[in-house]
Amino acid sequence: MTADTDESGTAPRRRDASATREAILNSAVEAFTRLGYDGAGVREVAGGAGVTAMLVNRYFGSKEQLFAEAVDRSFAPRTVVSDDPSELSAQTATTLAARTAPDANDLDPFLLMLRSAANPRAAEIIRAGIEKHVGRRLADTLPGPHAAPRGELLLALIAGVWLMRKVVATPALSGMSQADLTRQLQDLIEVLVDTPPASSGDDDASDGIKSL
Amino acid sequence: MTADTDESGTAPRRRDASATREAILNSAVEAFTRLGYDGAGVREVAGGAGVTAMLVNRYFGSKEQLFAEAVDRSFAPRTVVSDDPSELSAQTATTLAARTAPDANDLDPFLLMLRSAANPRAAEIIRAGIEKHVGRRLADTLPGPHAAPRGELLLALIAGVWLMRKVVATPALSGMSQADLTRQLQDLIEVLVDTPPASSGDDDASDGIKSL
DNA sequence: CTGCTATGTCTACGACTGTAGACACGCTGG
DNA sequence: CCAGCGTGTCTACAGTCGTAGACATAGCAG
Repeated sequence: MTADTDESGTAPRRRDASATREAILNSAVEAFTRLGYDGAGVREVAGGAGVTAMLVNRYFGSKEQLFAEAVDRSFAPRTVVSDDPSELSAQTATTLAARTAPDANDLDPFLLMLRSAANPRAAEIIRAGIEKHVGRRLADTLPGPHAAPRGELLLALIAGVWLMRKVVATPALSGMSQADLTRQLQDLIEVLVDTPPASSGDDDASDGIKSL
Repeated sequence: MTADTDESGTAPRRRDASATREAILNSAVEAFTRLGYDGAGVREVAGGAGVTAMLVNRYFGSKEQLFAEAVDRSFAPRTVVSDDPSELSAQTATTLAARTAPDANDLDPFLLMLRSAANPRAAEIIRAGIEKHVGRRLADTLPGPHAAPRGELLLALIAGVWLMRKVVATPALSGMSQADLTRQLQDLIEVLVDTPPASSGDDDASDGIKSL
């Protein structure tokens, strides 16, 4: 009851380097996802981890390097889409509709991307993170030719839904019933998953590049 | 060849209030589209118009009000999608693929939105602009029920393509041939335009969670 | 117990931001 | 001609940003 300075509950930060580093990184993911790269200051990240701003730079070198590790952390563990092509459209549609629901507020890598991509340096880091974690796996999962661009088109659709539902918060899409949204999304994603009857099998006279 | 201070070509800014205001607004659209709301400073906008920063605030009150007018200007004249439902998918797909080509660099409202939406105040202004200019018209153009959410889903798809192709610049999608992209997009948009076999289609005016 | 080193904090700096008030100047009405 | 007013600029001020160097302290080795 006195001015006992130690905080009740958890640990008063028992000088553990790896634990502190972990706390900073978790706080960074949360702050960058919520505020974006430009909007989240190092003092904000540090405060979320219960340390001072300088310690952040001491552990991560700079804000940019911290962001790179946060992007890696945010994208790595997530299975953005199912690995099973047969259930990919249903699973992706359901998950996306659920996670973008008005009440849910997860820490999603798409949110981190959308709110940070305005900064060119951050955009480059994000692009590298996508290529490293989801790009290749998604291209391997999608059947048929042109898997890589089709996979990125799927990412574009997902990102757009996140943007309109949770960032810009357009009313009709935000208020869309989860079941209706799931159905619509599944119809859309199936177009991307099922190899379309692309007349591009014959080489048209487009700009030469057969695009692998 | 003398030190004639007046810039060649255009006018040496002949103290015309409306023309100056117009120059500031044009510079603001350009700067906000290129750098985003947080990234573009009033000094940058002012410099682009050949005036000082204070004049910007004199004409527009604050950076936020300037941004609101820039959003209005950026969204107003554009016909985001065709008004003709029968040609909507083809026209939208072609236009989107062309304007997001690697070499083209237009001032597109979607770019302005993507790079500014991280800021919550800017996001709200953008949402209002979308509702005012494109939302209603798009809902009127799309046939069938649930036109408003389907229209915003189309906007989400368009925004996602802009994001991945031009902001994050994912390589496979950025390098996708224009013809292939147009085809893929048209297939996708047609799913949104053609009234899907929505099993929940009977009831109207159900904002509630009625379905399922 | 004593001292050393890793761990964390404090103070501060230079740059940049949006914005306010005072000042200067060009154009137009007499 | 010249006075006035609208148009544009200058200086400045709080505030925040990322970051650097000096300082303090906790926890373990001896």
